[in-house]
Amino acid sequence: MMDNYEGDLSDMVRAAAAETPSQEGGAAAEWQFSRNSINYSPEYFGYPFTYTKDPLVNQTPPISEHLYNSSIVGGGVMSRDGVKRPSNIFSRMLQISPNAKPCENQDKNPPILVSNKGGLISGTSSALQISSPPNAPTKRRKSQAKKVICIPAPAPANSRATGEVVPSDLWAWRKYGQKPIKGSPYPRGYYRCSSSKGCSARKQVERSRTDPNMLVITYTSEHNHPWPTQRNALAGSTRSQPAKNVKEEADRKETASPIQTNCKEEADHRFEPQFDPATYKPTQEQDSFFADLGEIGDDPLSLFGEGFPPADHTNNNHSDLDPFSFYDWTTTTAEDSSPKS
DNA sequence: CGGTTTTGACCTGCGC
DNA sequence: GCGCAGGTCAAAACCG
Repeated sequence: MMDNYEGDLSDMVRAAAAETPSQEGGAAAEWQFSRNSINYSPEYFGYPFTYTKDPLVNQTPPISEHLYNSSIVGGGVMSRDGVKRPSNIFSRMLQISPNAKPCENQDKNPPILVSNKGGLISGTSSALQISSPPNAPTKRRKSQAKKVICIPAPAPANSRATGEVVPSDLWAWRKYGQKPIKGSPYPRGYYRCSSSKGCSARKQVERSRTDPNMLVITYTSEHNHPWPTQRNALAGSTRSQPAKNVKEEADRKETASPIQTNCKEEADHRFEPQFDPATYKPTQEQDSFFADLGEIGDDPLSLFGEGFPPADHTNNNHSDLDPFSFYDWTTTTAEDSSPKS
């Protein structure tokens, strides 16, 4: 799994590190997707890795294709069986490739979706990749089920003082550690699920070294509970940086690179016009997408569609399950969870 | 008060 | 066995 391509990841990130100056302590400029652009349906959230879906990975509300520049083109996701899945945000971004090198050379080569048998599945351009671990023994650490995804990240300008950006999703994640990774200018954040006590689900978030605009998120273990109707991440979620960092943040804002600034502006600009909250509704197509996935079986894609959590999410209003929490790359994963009243 | 983030220390797996 | 690096723990500080 990750261990098997860890070297690839490392290499890739190192390469990026070489071509992109360290953003440690990244700029503090705020950057967010619009929170009100997409209607939301809980069914589109889930964890590819377990019966409980992970909103980060599976959510399918349509993000503007333009948001991710030209890396996203039309077309659905092809499963191993060659069936083209309905198009949606993640069907366009998604890439599941057990043997793939996440986030690698996306700008150079058409992303290739590789089945867990090594066969090429699709050349669909992708902004998000999910790597399902092969069964081969690992070289490092305990053999543990992990799933690595690469998702578009906001520009470093959106990062915290630490240079970290954290995609928010419907799970409540509590950060329990952060480590600088050798060879990478970007620290890796360690999160565990705080939605439920005893949940062993964890994720690691780090920037891709090859493309600072991509986040490499590694999911480990599984949620043992339905995805929360309301994330309990509240109190500390909006805390500001320690006083010692305030000045640093201010400095970063002043020195934010043009790229960072542009990314923010572009993203905001591109995203909103595409999704009028007043008009967007999840489509049948999207429903069928997951229906299809559920039939895939051992296909990696099936991970998205297997068994829906028993949670009574049908009664959730959108304030509890903010669809934009996923797109919200603000300073915490939890901050959006608090019901807006 | 209950939740979070931060961060240094500690633990552990892996390569040599 | 040792050292390195990644992963986790836990105390302190902070927030609503």
